[in-house]
Amino acid sequence: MTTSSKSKMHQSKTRRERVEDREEAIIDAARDIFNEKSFFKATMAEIARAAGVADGTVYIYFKNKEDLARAVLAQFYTGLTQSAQTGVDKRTGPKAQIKFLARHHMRRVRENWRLLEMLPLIDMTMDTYEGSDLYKLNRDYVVVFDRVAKVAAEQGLTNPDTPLWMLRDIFFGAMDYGVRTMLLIRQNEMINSFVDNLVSLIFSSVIAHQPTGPDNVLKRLESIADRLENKLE
Amino acid sequence: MTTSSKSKMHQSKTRRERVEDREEAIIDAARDIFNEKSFFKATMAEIARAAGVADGTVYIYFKNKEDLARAVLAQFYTGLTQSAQTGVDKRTGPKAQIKFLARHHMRRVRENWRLLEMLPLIDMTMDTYEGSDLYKLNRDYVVVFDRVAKVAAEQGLTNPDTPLWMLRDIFFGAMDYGVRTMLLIRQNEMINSFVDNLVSLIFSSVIAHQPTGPDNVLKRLESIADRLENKLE
DNA sequence: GCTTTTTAATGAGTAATCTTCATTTTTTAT
DNA sequence: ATAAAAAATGAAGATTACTCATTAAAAAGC
Repeated sequence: MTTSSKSKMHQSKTRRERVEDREEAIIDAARDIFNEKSFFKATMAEIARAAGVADGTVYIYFKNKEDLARAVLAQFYTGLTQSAQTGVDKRTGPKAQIKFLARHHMRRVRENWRLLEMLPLIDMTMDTYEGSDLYKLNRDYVVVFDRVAKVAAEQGLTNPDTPLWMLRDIFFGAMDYGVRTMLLIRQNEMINSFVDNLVSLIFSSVIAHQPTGPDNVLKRLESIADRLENKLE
Repeated sequence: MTTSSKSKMHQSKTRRERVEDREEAIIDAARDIFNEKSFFKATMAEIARAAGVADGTVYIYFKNKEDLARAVLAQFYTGLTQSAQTGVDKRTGPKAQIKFLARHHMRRVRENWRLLEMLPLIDMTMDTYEGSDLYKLNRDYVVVFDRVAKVAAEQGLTNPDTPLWMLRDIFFGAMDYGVRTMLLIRQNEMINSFVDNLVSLIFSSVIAHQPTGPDNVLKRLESIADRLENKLE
């Protein structure tokens, strides 16, 4: 017999479930309000109200405002990593996969830039960042890129002199700035063009570094044909 | 006869000068404390104490905390633009100039990343950013890069398909992320290597655009494949 | 030089907001 | 049904940005 099935059957949820529901309700409310008003303009009282709990209740679930923001970002990164990996798995070839990752990233950042802005505020103590939960989640996310980039490097598609971490910083740094610029100049649908340019930049070095005999031209042609066939099926 | 030379000669400064000295003292104190503790951990009382004035005095010079932070960033950007332009003028050739700009930028960002972190907090209302003083100062700074990049483009050193603003975002975005990574992994002296890689990436596309040889056939095929892929997705 | 007027500085007080904690309510166990 | 444990509450405490009546200093007028 379970702990709760005896007393009140109409309460289908266990205590644990109820507590987790409430925690999630608070995180969801916080996410919405943080994303709407930014970390410091959002008040705890407002978040509590939106979650349908008293002010003090939030502090049973989260140590303080920063801790709540960390939970929001953790939720965000978990979802981000998941959808990134799913999308990568649906595609073949490093270039198509990187392009997907780029578009996916830019779209998500564009919709949630106020959340992501919180990251440096709450975690960039630099002394404790490594080893923190958020650092690990961030690592999990960029690893999706890392794996694809590694394949690309092995196939000689990128400059072999550039370390992976630099390529990663160029990739994500460029995109985050690109999104900000697009928001500023109100040109939201330049993402595809931006991605094409960025990816072609990262991959363009292949031509400079690849052996260029006619055999190689043929090999590349074959792989291009393969890619197109994959798309057409 | 000037307004103040009559009464007390031992006071060598005019009223205007004294006021400006005090304003600068407050900005300097604020800069140090913001850079040490971040915008929200720094308190106005602390800044006032460091500047040697009473709490209320700060508010005679600056409307509020955000306004003070804006003044700090304005001071920072003014100096940054100046040293960037000076360095560019001392060098010849777009590549050497861009490399200087990159190293200069990364070093400055590394020393002042907590200040720069304030930018999105205080100015990213997105509605008022354009037209703000800080926006103009930021523009002045990136224009130093823009001018050099334009020359590089005219000389056929960069990919002519990439708009200038995208190149700019790739350039600065990559560097800001690179600095953060270097601070995290405590490898501070990778700046030169990072810059070399970034600049060679930006300039590498030149090889792809020289209109001779089998390279060009490949490049052409790649771009056709890219276009088809975009259509298909 | 003395008085008046203008400008600058002060710091105690106000308001907003994060956080705590004694009390109450709800749930579980006996 | 009662006791014990867990969860929730909201008023009070603590911090801090910001205001404003008061004081001090400087400049102008005569």
